[in-house]
Amino acid sequence: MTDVSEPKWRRRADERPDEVLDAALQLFVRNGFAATKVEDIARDAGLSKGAIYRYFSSKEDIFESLVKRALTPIADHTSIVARTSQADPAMLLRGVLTMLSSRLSDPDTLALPRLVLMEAGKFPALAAAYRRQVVDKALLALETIVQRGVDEGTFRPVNPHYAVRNIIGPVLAHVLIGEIFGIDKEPEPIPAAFIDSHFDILINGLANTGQGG
Amino acid sequence: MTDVSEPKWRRRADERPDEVLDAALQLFVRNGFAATKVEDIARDAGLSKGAIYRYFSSKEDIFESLVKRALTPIADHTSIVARTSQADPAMLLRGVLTMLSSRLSDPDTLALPRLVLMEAGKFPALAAAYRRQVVDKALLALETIVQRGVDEGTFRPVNPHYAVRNIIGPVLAHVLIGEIFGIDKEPEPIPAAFIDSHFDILINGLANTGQGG
Amino acid sequence: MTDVSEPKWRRRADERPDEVLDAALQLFVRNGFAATKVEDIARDAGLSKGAIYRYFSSKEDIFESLVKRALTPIADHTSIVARTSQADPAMLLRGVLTMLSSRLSDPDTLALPRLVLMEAGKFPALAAAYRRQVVDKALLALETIVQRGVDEGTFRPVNPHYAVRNIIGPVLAHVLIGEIFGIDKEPEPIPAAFIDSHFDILINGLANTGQGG
Amino acid sequence: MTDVSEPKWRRRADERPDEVLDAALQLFVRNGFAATKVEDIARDAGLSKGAIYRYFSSKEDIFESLVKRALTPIADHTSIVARTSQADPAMLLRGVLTMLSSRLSDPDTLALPRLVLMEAGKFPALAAAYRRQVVDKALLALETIVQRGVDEGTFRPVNPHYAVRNIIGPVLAHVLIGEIFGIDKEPEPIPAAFIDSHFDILINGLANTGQGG
DNA sequence: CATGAATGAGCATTCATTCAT
DNA sequence: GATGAATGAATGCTCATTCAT
Repeated sequence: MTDVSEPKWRRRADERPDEVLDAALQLFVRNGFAATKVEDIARDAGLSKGAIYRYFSSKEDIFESLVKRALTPIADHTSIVARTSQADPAMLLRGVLTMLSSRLSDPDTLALPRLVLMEAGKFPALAAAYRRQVVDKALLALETIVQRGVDEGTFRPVNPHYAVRNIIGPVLAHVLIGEIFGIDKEPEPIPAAFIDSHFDILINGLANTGQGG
Repeated sequence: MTDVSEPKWRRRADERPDEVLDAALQLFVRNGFAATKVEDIARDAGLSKGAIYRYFSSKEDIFESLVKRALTPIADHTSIVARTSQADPAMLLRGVLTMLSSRLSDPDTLALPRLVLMEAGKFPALAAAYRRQVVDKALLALETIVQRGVDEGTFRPVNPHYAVRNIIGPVLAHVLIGEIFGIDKEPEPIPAAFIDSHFDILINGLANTGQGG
Repeated sequence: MTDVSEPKWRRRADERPDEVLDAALQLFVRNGFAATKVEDIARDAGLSKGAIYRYFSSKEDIFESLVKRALTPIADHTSIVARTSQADPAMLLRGVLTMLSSRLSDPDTLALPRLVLMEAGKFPALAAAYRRQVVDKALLALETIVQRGVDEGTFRPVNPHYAVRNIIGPVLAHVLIGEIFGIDKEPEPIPAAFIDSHFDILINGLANTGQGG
Repeated sequence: MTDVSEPKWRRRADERPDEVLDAALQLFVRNGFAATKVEDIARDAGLSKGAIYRYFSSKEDIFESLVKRALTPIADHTSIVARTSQADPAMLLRGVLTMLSSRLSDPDTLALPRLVLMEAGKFPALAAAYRRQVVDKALLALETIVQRGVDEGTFRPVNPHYAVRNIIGPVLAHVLIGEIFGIDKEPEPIPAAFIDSHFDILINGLANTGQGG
């Protein structure tokens, strides 16, 4: 993970913080914030305990930086919608599910939301920030897609705000059941058959067939 | 791993152990296991720090007892199925959703699953036990219902194992979005309109209308 | 110092704080606040590191309590003046010098003023409190005595505010020269010959002989 | 104990070491030795942390060099006496008081004695050296002046060793009261009125008027 | 039995000192 | 030489657990 052949340290103050955050994220997720020792983070990041404090002022600062780092690159809701405004809503949802499925199959991607979830009680402000800048934006983008489907008549007149929960919920449930409650097992990718099944049920539930509902 | 022969989490007819567990659960959920002090549990339970150790051998023992206490009263899968084997699967699902909705609106009911979720990394054996004895049984019961709908022709030939995620997922998503990421706010009951919406989409998605997806 | 024959601990929570303060005072004076380890205070006070924190919330709290403990029993200026308002001012000063001499010969009495002096830079508020409640009161009492001497014609019309420095200054100088700069040596009591000499010069300097000045 | 053969506190013709000592003195006085960080000294001296160690082997070395630097320029007792052996002892004392008053009004002059005082417990050898080479010489010079006054009949037959405490003590007391206990306030110069008052009382106390105490 | 004083291992954080660059 | 990243010993403080009373 860390190249050992090099001299004891290089002038790479700019890469260190990210390495620390990577190590911290893994440990925080595995053991929780309180049970993670700064020294362990340091060891996993390949530096000494004291060096951590050159980059972060405290263990809490590491946690906050972790969340902030995840907040920055989040695509804006409007940009998502712009990219998708022409496509068929059903196909868009299909794409969203596939993307969700692959993202959530990746333990590294899953790690931060899990961490925020785990420590929400201790860091409500950070959890709120995460919710606002990540969760709400994603939900809003999905709502917009559903709304367009309704407007175009492809979908029945469902409440888009609620309907997004039918889109992401089954995937979330699958992940929670399979990974969080079975955390000791190697994470398995989400099977395509499940995504097919979910999409099938979902799209039948949403589709405007001229009779249902 | 899990000693079933001796219910040590209830070794006295006393009320004390249960009061300790109740207090501990609240604190564990609010602050996490590591950040909860035994002294705080004692205070909230109305006894002295030392007295805790008369009932529990360690803080971990409190956590384990907490999970084990929740494991006992879970109805067996077969009993659920027996109770429900005559009813219309769609109506059964409607009932399940209503029940889920009210149970998950109750912070006290939600507390233990949240705790297990939060501390799964630290207590994988307990998380696995919880999953096996609670989660898997509930899922299996739902699967059975769906399977019966398929068998009876009410539902399209979906995969029941996956379909259960479409049943509970949206409710789970609603709770996660609303409560866990907004932990500082007073928990709001799950609105009936959402359950209606979810059931509407779900049942349309499952229903065998003669045309399918 | 601490009776070792007794059981490991007794229920004497009320005596502990004073023992801790006594130990802390010695160490603070010898090594300074920053260089004194809480563990050393604990050892000298005959208890464990952790037990310190049952009585004091931090090392700073120990310091503050030390100063506050010294502030309480300080005799009020008015009470001093009342007790002395009838006596001959010269004899009163003689008495003050004798008292000062014996008090300042006692390392335990000297310890706190020295500590406050040493740490005044780090704890200006405490130093100010000490000054207000101890130093200023003592100075004012002396001023009152001098003023009375002037009023009664025994002393020449000196400025009492300044004159008090001629009273305490030489004793202070003696102590500073002898003890603070020779801290490693056993402290010697202030010799009576010095007090005699000082009083002789002082009283001749103050006396209204009808010619001097 | 004190290596006199090699002035290591000035091992370079450079200005650097002196700048380091100047910066260190300010910080040591303000915060104490233990609470002063080498990095702060470096910043205030305008060089890097590592560079400090080119001039000084440790933080203690800086402290020692500080004291030693102050020891060198002290005029010898004999030279002082030589310079003053012809003048009137009373006038000499007046001059000494004026000089003392202006020197002690200067925070920079006061800094080192205060530092030695503060850290005497931690550096007894240095405090002793300071006492021997600075304090004792000054006291001896004063004693010689007083002795001459006694020999010439201007002063009463006081003990010169003790009498010096009557000379410097009041000024010391004034400074201690005003500056050390009021360290947060801007230092005020010693008022001439106080020096006048002190000299008036002192000289009346010493003067041989033909009647004595 | 209950209490809470006491313990001491454990951890976050600091900072003098070193040394690769 | 100079720099400042890195180290790691040191230390304040916490808290699960024990046990004298």
